[in-house]
Amino acid sequence: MKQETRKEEIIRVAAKLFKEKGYSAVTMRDLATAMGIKAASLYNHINSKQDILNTIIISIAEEFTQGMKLVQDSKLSCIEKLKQIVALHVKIASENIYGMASLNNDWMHLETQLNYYLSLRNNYEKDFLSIIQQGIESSELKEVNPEIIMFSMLTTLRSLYIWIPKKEELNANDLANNLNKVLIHGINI
Amino acid sequence: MKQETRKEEIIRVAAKLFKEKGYSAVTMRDLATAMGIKAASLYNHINSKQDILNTIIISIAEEFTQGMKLVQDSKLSCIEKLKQIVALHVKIASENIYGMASLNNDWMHLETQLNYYLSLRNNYEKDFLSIIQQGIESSELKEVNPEIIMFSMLTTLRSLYIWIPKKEELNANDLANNLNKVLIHGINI
DNA sequence: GTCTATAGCCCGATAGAC
DNA sequence: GTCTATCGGGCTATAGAC
Repeated sequence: MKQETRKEEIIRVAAKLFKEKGYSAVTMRDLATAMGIKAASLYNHINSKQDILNTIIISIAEEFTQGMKLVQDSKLSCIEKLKQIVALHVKIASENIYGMASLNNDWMHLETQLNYYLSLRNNYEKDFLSIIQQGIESSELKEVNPEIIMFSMLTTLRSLYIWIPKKEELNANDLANNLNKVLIHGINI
Repeated sequence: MKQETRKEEIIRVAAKLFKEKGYSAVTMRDLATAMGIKAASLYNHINSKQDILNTIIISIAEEFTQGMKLVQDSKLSCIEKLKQIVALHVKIASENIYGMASLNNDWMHLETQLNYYLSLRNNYEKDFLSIIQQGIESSELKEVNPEIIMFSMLTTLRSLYIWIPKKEELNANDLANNLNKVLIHGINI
């Protein structure tokens, strides 16, 4: 296990603060206090507050893009692909509780990397929608508005970070299995 | 139709700006510019920036509380109650696109009203969960972790404000019907 | 690698003229 | 009801000592 660098520690602590109050409401003095140093000392390790946000958001967004590519290249059925996507979100959210909050809530405060982030997100949603559309065409899925299916699944999966910390007794496998039931098979008898 | 007061206009424009960048990143100068006046002039109509946030969030939260009370007092089956809740969220989100963003993302910036908001939200979730638990006991719903069911439904419904503006061709009834299919009956054949 | 001090700017809010 | 002017303070970031 690689030792965490001071820079990595700053980014980890920043992500936690960003989750609580949002990027704009967290000051460099807040972050420094949480680190036990003075604000000026942060700049020995990072270039700017904006750079911290970039690092948090882009790394996770690229992780999702990579995961989606693996799912697409597989020869699985549509429903199996959707289950893989559920597992991907559970895995990333479990490992990046704090970062997921920034990804969801603070992406609009990106500056130089905003367009890159938006292109990653748009492509992800396009690929997700395409899997659902293929499932409807092949009669694996019901004929419901595919965008509503994607919206419902994706908002649930994107919000996992809010909910995972409250349910520590569920491991990733149990959580993914329960979500598959609810999201794919419905809740009524 | 009652004429909109200047104060109501300020709150409406503020909610729109809060949706784009979040409460903390919107300045009174931003708001004034959007209103076509100077920042100092805002204070002839409102007491503080914080008061604007209070008004936006608490009014919607109380609307949800009131709607949930009506559902609970009804003698409907569990599934019919859930459909009523879906309709409630579609209705409120359609009428308060911008306010819903503040409710979801900026509630933690409430000051004097924070505890009141949290009590409304906690009671809402408790009531929601109770309906689901009764549905499982009466065998209307599958035996899946009831909190996962609630989490999935509620995150989807709370995020409607993101998605409704992109799908203007769907009216509230169609949207509620499609959501009922996806959330309650599942997506697979 | 952390500190003190501070530059340069922006913040919410108020006073008082019109 | 809107304006100009401004207060008192907080913001990100830098300079330079240790």
